Amino acid sequence: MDTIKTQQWTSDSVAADLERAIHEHRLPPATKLGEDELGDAYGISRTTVRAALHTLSHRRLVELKRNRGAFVAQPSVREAREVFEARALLEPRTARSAAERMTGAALAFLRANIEDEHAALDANENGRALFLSGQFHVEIARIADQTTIETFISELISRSSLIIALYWRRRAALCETQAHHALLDAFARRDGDSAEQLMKNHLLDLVASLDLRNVAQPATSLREALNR
Amino acid sequence: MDTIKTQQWTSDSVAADLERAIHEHRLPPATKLGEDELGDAYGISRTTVRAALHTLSHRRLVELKRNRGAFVAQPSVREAREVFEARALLEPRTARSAAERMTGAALAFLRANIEDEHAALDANENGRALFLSGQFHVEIARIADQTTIETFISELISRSSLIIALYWRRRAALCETQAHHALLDAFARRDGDSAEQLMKNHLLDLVASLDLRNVAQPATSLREALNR
DNA sequence: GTGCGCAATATTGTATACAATAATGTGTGC
DNA sequence: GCACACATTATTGTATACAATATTGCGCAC
Repeated sequence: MDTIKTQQWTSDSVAADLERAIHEHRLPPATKLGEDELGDAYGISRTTVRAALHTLSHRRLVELKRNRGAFVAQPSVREAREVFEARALLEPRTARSAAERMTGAALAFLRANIEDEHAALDANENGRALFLSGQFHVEIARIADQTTIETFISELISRSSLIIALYWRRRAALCETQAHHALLDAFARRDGDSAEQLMKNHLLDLVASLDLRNVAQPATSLREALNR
Repeated sequence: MDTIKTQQWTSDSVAADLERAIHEHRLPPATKLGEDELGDAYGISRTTVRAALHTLSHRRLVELKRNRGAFVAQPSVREAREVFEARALLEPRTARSAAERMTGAALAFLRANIEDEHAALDANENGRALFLSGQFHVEIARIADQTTIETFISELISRSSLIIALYWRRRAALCETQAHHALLDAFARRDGDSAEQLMKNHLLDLVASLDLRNVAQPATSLREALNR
């Protein structure tokens, strides 16, 4: 399973590549990320792989278990709630700022993003659609010109993708594109109040679409799953 | 310059040790953090040191320049503003949650923290006082029982310490202990409204105590400093 | 004497070798 | 036949060796 050796992989680019794979659900929660295996796949040494895994563990996308290895993270119900509480603090106000600083180019980018997501859904590329949907949120922070907050939101979005993989309830296609359309309209009107409120509701809808009853919690360990 | 070989250093413990040194202004902005030097100091190999430096760079406390090395970060004026904007979004609401969930033990911890800070100031240990002052903020997030937000705030607090090192205006002793006292009172009353408002004002006071006119921006490079 | 280019040096970037640890398979004793 | 201890194996943790790069010092040409 060799990759095309076109690229000169660095720990950062490997981390980005893995993050996208996780975000798109190509690497589902709990997947073992063996160092040798990844090194072979990318054609690099374990040193670089380890640095990439370290990066992802800081973003809570990968869990490092000492002497056990790296695994795609499995956010707990508790963590899922926390991620959306953090998003609720950061994103609505950031959406307001973005609306107030909106430019034509930024609007066009967001519009294109929504179209891409539709295209991905039509092509049954659900992973890619999910990634694009997340990118919409990150882009808002970029438009708001808040790099620091953007970094936080970017991490939270990626973690949300894991949460969706574990706790998504409605199996129907992601019906949230409506929310993004509504946000786009508010942005076009440079209406900060609406943007903030729409984002707030959008996040509430997202949480509501999850099954966060502790019952459904996936087992971290077999022992736990079997109550032994 | 050997350290006591008492501890078995890991990349995480080294990172934590360095972060505290940075937070306490024992390692000022722009300090070169040579890998060999650190390895000798801690009695470990460059491998572990590199992992620690990587961790700190993710927290934006260290800047890694390719083929140049690691340096204690020098947040720009822009970044300084962003850090406090992020704190303004996260901390007031978190203080409210903490007030609503306050317990006797948590109150005692916060009270002790303020006393420790006073003691440090009396002993002229300004760095330690600054660290304790930051710990007060992080502890609030812990009391609010929001691990994810706590991680963000913890990073922002450490970065704030660098910002204070670069842009602090009032050279008088940190007079902010009053603000922490007032917060403590609100917490004791479990008064979420007051706690949120006090935290909001506290952060505004902090920003106001900084000199964030672009004039005072420290030079990233000599070239820039000399306009050449 | 000044400026440019090259060589020397120091430091980081990457790969690999070895050590430590955990998981697993096997054998022996009861 | 079962349980426990030990050996084996696989994988990660750490150190070191080598390669690549940037900086610095020196010498030569003009």
